[in-house]
Amino acid sequence: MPDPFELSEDIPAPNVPAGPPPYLAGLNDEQIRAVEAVDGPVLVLAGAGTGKTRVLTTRLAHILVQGKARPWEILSVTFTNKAAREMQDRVAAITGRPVEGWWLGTFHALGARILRRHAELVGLKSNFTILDADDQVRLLKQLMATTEIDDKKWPARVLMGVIQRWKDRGLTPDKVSNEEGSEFAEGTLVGLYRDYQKRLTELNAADFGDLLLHCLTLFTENGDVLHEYQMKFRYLLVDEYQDTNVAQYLWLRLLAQEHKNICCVGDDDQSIYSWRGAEVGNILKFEKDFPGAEIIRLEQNYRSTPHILAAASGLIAHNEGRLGKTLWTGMDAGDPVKVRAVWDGEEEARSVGDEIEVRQSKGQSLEEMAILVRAGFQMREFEERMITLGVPYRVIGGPRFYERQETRDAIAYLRVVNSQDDDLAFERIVNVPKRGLGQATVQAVHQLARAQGMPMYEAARLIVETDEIKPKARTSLSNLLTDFERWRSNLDSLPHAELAAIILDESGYTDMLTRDKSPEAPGRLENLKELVAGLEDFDNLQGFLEHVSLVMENEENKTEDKISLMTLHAAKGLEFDTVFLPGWEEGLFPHQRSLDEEGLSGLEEERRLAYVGITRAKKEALIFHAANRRIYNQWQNSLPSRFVDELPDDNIDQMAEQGLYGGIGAQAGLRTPGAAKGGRDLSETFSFESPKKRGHASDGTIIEGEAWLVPSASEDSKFQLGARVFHQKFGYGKILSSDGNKLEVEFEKAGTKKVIDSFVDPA
DNA sequence: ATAGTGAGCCTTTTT
DNA sequence: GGCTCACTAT
Repeated sequence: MPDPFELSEDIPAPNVPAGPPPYLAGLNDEQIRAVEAVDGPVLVLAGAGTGKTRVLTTRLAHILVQGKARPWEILSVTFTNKAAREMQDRVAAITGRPVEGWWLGTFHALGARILRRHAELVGLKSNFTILDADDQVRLLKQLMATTEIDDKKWPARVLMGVIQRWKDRGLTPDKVSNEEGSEFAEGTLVGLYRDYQKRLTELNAADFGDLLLHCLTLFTENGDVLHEYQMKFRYLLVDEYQDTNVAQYLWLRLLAQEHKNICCVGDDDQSIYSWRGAEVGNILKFEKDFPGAEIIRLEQNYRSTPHILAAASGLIAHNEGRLGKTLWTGMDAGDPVKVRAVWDGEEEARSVGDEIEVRQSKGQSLEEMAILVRAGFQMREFEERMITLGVPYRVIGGPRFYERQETRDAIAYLRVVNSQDDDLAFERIVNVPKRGLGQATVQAVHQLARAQGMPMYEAARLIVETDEIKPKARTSLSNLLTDFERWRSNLDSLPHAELAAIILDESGYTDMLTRDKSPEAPGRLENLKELVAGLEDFDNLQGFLEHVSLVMENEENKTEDKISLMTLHAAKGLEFDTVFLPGWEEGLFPHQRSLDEEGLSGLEEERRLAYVGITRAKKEALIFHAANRRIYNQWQNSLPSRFVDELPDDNIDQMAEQGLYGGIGAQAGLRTPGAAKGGRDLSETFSFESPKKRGHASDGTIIEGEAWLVPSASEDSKFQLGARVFHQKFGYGKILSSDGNKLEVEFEKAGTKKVIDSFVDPA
C-alpha cells in the first residue's frame, strides 16, 4: 500500500496542499468535523457503532500531517491495552509505519512512565514494583493482623475496595473526610490506609491507584515538572471518556491546562463501570470544565439494522440525565429483536443452542455470534450445552494468563531475583513448593525484618545464622537463599528466558507440578512453558516484569471458528452479527443487588448495560427470559425483566410458551420446574405457591399502596411471633409481627421484608 | 507443618 | 453447587 501522505516526523510540514486530504474520504460530515476540530477542547459524543475509532485515528493522522505537532507532543489515553494496541495498529495502517515516540497507552501505563522519571519526588525509587490486586489485599491483611479489627465483619478485600474507591476519587489519606472515614472498620480505615501507603513506600511499591495518585501529588507539589508536561503535550486524545474516574479526570485536566487542546470521546449511554469508580459526571460536565468546548455528536450508526437500533434507543430513552443522541442508520430494516420466554435455564440454553445450530447450518460463522450474560454463573449452563452440541466456544474474560496461580508464582521468583527487596514476592514463594517453611518461620523472619527496618530477604539471611528458628527450617531457608544468590549471579551472564527455566527447575516448582496428579497440573506446566517463551520477547527481566504488571492479558489465537461467551461488561466495544441475550429477568437483570445498593442510578446503569448488549448486534438480537431459575441450588420463579417491557413493540417479535407465568385466571396451567421435561410434577417437593395475584408480587412481597387488595385470610395467621420460617426467595427468617395474613419477617440473608403468610413455611 | 473439614459466601472487573 | 477461608486433628 503506498503512503497516503508523507508523515512529517522531524520537520512540521510547512505547507499543506490544497483540497481535502485523502484520509478524509469516506467520512461523514460529523466525523470530518471531529477530525478537523483539533484546536481547543472538543467532546465527541460517539454513539454505539458510529465509527469512533476511525475518527480517533484519522484525527491523530490529521494532526501529524498538518504539522500541528510531532508524535511525542501528543498524548493519547485509552482504557485498555487492547484499545491502545488497536489504535497503534490502525494508525500504522494509515501511515504505513508505526508512529515513533507517540505517548499512547492506558492511564496507568502512562502514569507509570511519568512516575518512573520523577519517582524520588514522591518518595519512591524509579524501579518501584507495581502491585496487583492479590498483593494489595495480602498487604492490607498483614497490616490488619496487628489491629483489633474483626476481619469477619470487615474483610480485607472489602476494605481494600473502599481504599481503592478513595484513590479513584483522588483522595490521599489526609483528604478523606472524617465523616466518610468513620464509616468503615470502626473508624480505623483511614489510619489503615495511611499505614498501607507507608508500607508501600517502604517496599518501593505502588498499586494501580497510586500510578495516578502519585502523579497528581507530583504535579501539584512540583509546578516545574507539571509545566514541563503541560508544554510538551500540545494535543490530548482521550477514549472512553465516560469510564474515567475522578483521579483520571484531574490528571487530564492538569495536563491539558496549557494548550487546552483536549479531545474526549465517549458515550454517556455506555457508562457501565461506576462500581469501580467511573464517574459519568465527567462526561456530563465537560462543557463546564472546558469553557468554549465544542460538542460533536456522531449519530450515524454503521453497525446495526434499524430494528435493533430502534429497540436499543427505545430502551435507553427510559434513562434520565442523558446528554441525548439520536442514532440513525441507512441500512435495510432487518429483523425485529426476538424476545423468547422459556421455562427455565436449561430450556434457555437448549433454545440458544438450537438457534446457533440453525445459523451454523446456514453457513454463518461462529465468530459472528456471541452469548452475552449478566453474571459469570450464567455461563456454565451455556458451556455445558455447547459441549453437548459439540459447538466450539471461547470464554472471554476468564482468569487472565498473568493472574493464574502458577504464572504468579513463577513471576514472584523472578521478582525476588530481580530485586531482593520485594517482600511480597518473597513471601509468596518461600514455601512454594513446600520446603517446611511454615507460618512460624515466616513470622519470625517478618518480625526481624520489621524490627530492623530491613527487607525480609535480608532478615532471612541474618536469621539463618541464629537459633531463632528450628534447625530443619534453618537449613531449608539457608538452601533457598543460596539458590537465589546463584540465580542472581547468573542474571547478567545467562539469557533471561533460560535463567527463568533454570529457576523453575531448580526451585522444585516444575517438579511439584509434575508430581501433581490433579487434572489441572499439565495445563499449568504448559502455561509456564508459555511464560518462559514469552520472556524472550523482552530485552531484560525488568522490562518483562513491567509488562506483566501493567498488561494483564493473554493473547488467544483466533484461528478456530468459535462462538464467544462473555459477560455484558466484557462485550463493550465488540460487535457480532448475531447476539444472544439470555437471563433478562427481574432480579438477575437488572440485578437485585444493583437495585438495592444503588437505587435509581443502579437501575439506570443496568439499563445502559442492556443497551450495550443490544447494540453489539449487527443483524440479529435474541433476548431470552426464563420463568424459573435455579440460583444457588434454590428454585426461584422470576418475572421478565422490566427492560423487556421497555422495548418498543414495533421493533420486537415476542413469543412465549403457553402458561409460563400463570397470569390471572391461568393458575391451573402453572407448572413447576422439572415438570416440563420428566413429566414428573415436583410441585410438592418445591412447595410452589400460587402465581401472581393482584396486589402482591409473585414472591409474596407486598406492593406498597395496594396492600388492601390482598385477599384476607379466614383467620389470623397460623404463625406465632418469633417463629422460624422459610421463604422460597428470601430463605430463613424470624417472624417479627403479623397483621392478618401479612407478616413482617426478619430474614437472615435478605433483611426485613413484609410478606404474605402463604409464601412462607414453618422451618 | 500440613492436610482435611466445616462455615459462609455468592454481580459486574481493568489496570 | 462450589469456592475460599479459618480452624482442627494428625
